[in-house]
Amino acid sequence: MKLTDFEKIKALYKLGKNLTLSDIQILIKSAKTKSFLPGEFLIKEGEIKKEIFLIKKGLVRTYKVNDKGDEITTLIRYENQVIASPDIIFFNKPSEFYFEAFEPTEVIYMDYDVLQKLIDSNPKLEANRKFFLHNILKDLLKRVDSFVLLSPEERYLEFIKTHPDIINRIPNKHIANLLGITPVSLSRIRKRIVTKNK
Amino acid sequence: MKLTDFEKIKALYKLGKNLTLSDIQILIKSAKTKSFLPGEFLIKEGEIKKEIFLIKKGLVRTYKVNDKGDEITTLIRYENQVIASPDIIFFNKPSEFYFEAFEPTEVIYMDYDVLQKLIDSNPKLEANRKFFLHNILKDLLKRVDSFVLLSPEERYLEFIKTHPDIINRIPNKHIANLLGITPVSLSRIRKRIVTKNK
DNA sequence: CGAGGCCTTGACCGCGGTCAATGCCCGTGG
DNA sequence: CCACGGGCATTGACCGCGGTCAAGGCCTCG
Repeated sequence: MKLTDFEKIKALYKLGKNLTLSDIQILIKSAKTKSFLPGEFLIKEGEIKKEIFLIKKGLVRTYKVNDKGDEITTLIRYENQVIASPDIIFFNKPSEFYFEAFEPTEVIYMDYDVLQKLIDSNPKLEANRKFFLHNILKDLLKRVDSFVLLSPEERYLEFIKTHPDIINRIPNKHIANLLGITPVSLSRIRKRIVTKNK
Repeated sequence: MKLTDFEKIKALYKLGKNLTLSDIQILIKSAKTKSFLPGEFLIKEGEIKKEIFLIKKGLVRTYKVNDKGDEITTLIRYENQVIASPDIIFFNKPSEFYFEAFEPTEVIYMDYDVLQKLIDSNPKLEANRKFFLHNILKDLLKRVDSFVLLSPEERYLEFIKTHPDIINRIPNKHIANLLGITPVSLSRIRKRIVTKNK
C-alpha cells in the first residue's frame, strides 16, 4: 500500500507543531511508509532502529518480558498516535520493549536523527525537539499516577473512558496486563461495574 | 554557610559528564548556594523557578497534593543527588510538586537555561543536555516498574536495599506513602520481614 | 469434530485498607 | 520538674479485593 504525498503531509503535521511547508518537504524525503501484519514487530527487543512511527491505521501493543518470562504490556497505541522506543531514542541503547502489530497496521516512520538535524538547522523549531520527550514523559507520569492513586477498578474505568473503542480490538487479557491485574480480576471488575449500574 | 569554589567545582562535576575546566568556570559564576531549614521549601506548588539543585547536605522530600487534599510523596533525595521539578524544566509550567527540606539542607543551584546555553555554545556537551532528562526518565521508569511488577512488600525491600540509611532520617509514614501504602501496612510488612528472617 | 485460546465463575487465601486503642517519645508550659 | 498534648508507630479486629487454581462454556480454525 502506498500513501500519497498529501497523506504524508497530513500525517507529518501531527508530528510537531510549527512545521512550515519547506520543513515538511525536507521531512517527506526521509519519511517512509511500511505495513505490518498482525503478529509482526515494528521493533523487537534488542534492536536499535532509531525510528519514530506514526500509526496511520491499525493497533500496536508494546510489551516487555520480565525475569520470569511473563509479558508485561505497557502501552497500546493506534491511529494517529506516535510510537517510539524510549530506550533507543533517549538512551541510545537497544530496546527492552517489543512493538507488536496487533491488527494489519500501516505506519509512516522516519529516522529520529534526521528530525533532530532538521530542528538543529531551524532554531524556531526547538519546541519540536521536546515534543517526543514530552509525549513520552506525560505518558509515564500519567501511568505512575494511575498506579499510585487509583485502584485497579478505577484504572479500568479510566481506561475505557479514554479509549472507549479499544476494548473491542484487543483481548481483555492484554488490557488486564496493562492495568497491572490478572484477566480473572478484570472479569470480576467488569461484572461489579455492570451490577453497580443497576 | 559559604562553599568554597573548590567545593563548587567538585559538586558541579557531578552535574554532567565531560565538563572541561573552562566550562566549569562559566558554570561557577551562575551557580549559587543556599541553605534551608527543616520545613522550608526549595520550590512550592505553583512556582516557576527554573532551577536545578544539587543537594550537598540534608534531605528533601518531594510531594504533591491530590484532589482529596492528601500529600503524595513521590521522591526522597539527599546528599549528592540532583533534584528539579519536571513540570518546570520540561514543560515550562508551574510545579505541581512541593520540594520540602526535611533536615537542615544545603544546596548548590543554578538556572537551567544557563546550563542549556552553555551546552548550545559547546556542541561537544550535547550529551549533557540529556543528562537531566535521562536522570528523571530513569527514575520514572523505575517507579512505574516497581509499582507494576512488585508487591508493596517487595517495594519496601527494594527501597531499604537502595536507600539503607534513609529509614532513620525520615518518618515511616512518608516512606509508606512513597511506596503507595499506608503506615499501618508498612508496620505489618516490617513485622513480617523480621519474623521471616528467624 | 477436536483442539486451543479466551472469558467467566466458584472456592479459598492472604494482604492491604480502615478504624480504633494503646504506648512511646519529645517538646512545651504550668 | 512534672504533667499534658501531639505526632508517630504498633497492634488487633474486621472487611473487601485481587491472586491462584480449577472447572466449564464459547468461539474459531484446521
